[in-house]
Amino acid sequence: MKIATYNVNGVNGRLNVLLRWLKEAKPDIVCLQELKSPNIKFPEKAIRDAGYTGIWHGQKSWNGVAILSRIGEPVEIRRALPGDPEDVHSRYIEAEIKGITVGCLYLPNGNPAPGPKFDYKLEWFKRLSVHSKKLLKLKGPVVLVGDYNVMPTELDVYKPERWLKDALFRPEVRTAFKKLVAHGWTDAIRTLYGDEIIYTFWDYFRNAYARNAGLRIDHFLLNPVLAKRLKSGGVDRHVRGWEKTSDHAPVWIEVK
DNA sequence: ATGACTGGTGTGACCAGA
Repeated sequence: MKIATYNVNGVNGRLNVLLRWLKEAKPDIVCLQELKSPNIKFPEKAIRDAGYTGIWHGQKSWNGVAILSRIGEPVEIRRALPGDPEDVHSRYIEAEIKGITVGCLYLPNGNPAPGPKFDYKLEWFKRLSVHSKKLLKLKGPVVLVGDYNVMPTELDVYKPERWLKDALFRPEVRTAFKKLVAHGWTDAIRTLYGDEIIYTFWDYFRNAYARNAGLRIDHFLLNPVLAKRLKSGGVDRHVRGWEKTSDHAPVWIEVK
């Protein structure tokens, strides 16, 4: 079974890219982030015609997450991270598909840091951490996947020294990620690639893709049951080179 | 170090992204 995550950066603006990639990569389950679309404008028909059913938690202009499947309809479990009823950002959706619990997330960027946006990021991280402990109590396979907006280590950023004060790389968020993983998750891509450099994002600025000035910020965290079933994984980096493409590339894993 | 791109919104001397 192939599970993928893709920060599309506008599901309507990128629809052709998304459909082209779905057709080519044929993932069974897909988590999308940054829909930048209200629920009513989600391109349901085009995605259904491509062979996928789905659930989505949209929002006008910003954020927005979705879970798509071609192996059976996702059964929604929740569409917000618990812990803050005042939080109006659409950044989390969770479903069960064929016995697998899938949490799809879009963690806040947090810049500029320090400041209220960075505080919000750290708060969101705390809520994720609390919720993730509940997910780890489940007996079945669980994946917590999406755009974490964190480079976990220096290996995951092309020029670490330039990013030290950035909200994606500050010690607080790296620590938060490390602690989250330490609860019992497996960072699937890092586990598969060892010390190899593998990026999932390249800025639109400064010709970053051609220079391979990338970041690894899209992550798959697997619970122990699913980690044992991990076969392979990768980044469809060529998709980042397409016309009108997102600044992220799709990332995927294969599990038994 | 800075400024460079992009989608969405709606026509902004915009906002937000990472």
